[in-house]
Amino acid sequence: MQARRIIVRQGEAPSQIFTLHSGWAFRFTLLPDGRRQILDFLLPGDLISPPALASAAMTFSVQALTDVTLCAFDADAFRQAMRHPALCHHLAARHMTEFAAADARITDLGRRTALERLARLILDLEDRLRRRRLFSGDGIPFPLRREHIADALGLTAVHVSRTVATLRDLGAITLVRDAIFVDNRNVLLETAGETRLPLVRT
Amino acid sequence: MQARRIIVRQGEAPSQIFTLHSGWAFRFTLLPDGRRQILDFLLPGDLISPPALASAAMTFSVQALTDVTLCAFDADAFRQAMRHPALCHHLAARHMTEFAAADARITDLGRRTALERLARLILDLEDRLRRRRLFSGDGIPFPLRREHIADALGLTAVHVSRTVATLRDLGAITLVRDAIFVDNRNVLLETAGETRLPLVRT
DNA sequence: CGCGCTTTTGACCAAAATCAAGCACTGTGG
DNA sequence: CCACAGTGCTTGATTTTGGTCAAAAGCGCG
Repeated sequence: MQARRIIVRQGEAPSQIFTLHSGWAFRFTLLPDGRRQILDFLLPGDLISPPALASAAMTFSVQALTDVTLCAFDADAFRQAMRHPALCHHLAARHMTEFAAADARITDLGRRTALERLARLILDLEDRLRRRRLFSGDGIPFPLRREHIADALGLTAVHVSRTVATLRDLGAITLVRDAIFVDNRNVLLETAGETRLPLVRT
Repeated sequence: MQARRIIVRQGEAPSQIFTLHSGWAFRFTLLPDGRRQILDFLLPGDLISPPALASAAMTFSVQALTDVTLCAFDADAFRQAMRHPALCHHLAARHMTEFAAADARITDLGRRTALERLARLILDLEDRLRRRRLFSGDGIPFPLRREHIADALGLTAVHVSRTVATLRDLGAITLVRDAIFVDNRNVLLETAGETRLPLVRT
């Protein structure tokens, strides 16, 4: 599926649920006046539409960031599977870490500066990619444009541009098109404040 | 239990889980340098510590806002109960609405102005109280200080004071100690933007 | 009445937004 | 191989929103 395609549309109740097999995507909401908030970036292996479980209308949209491939499951079959206590329990447990991640994001947006938010976003993405062995050797994949970063961090693209420049001037990162290099992890961690990352996720 | 008491402490793994029986509380995180983010206000009937289910360390603290009474359940017993597919399923469904609420909060913090955030907080609290029949006749209970509002909305107490003044000058609300009156719901809704509230919660 | 806590107000400051121009890279067609 | 259109990035000037600091005014309660 091509980059920029909308995978899930806010308000609809899709009959399938998806897993992201390859490529990046993001969950977002759109305000009536066009302001966009990116809620989450989705990496290979991530479940795309948890709320589908409730068979309710989606409260967000999902858009492909790069070309992506999906694994589709029938939503009803999935709900059937949830009758297995073990599976259901496992899902509930996973929800806990997702709550923790959401809380971390709320804290970032409410109480941290632009520079801190950016440093934390980079560390978070790097960490998630690393756990899944999704990068190797030189350069971490980074398909985000300035505007995606801005909409995720509650900033404007212009200000993200300046903030990235600051992080570069600190010697922390090198950011080229579609790849990022962590040049000085300590500086990045220090800038992010609170070493302990949002939360361990799978 | 007295107001201001800490009910759950970040980092600990309590052996009980609580339901708030009466009074208000709030979930929050504290950054090393003292900045505080209030994640959520808890009203009578709310479950206080979902993550306890995962038997992991708490990622947030909970503090009583007013005097409160709690219902305590043994965490292990609760986990046993979760073996019932129906219960577990029900819990998972509830998680969905909580995710939606978290997403709404993220959007508020990332993309809305102080005035919008305040209007939405008031509407949200009023709505939740109304559904539970927790206020009647004159005045909605409102035990929050300016600083609680500030820490929930990602602002400072001073600026909340000014923002409340603006909302008062618009004729939308009257805010006295421990009670709030919605004088002009339309103005409040319009200020909040997007009539549809965060999400239907129980 | 007076003390502590909270709120308000004013003057000033800082972080981020906005506006606008120009640059750089990529991909396309001649 | 070059021109150029489109997209995204950077930079500067200026404005806005919200933060900081500090003093004063309210309010609840002993």
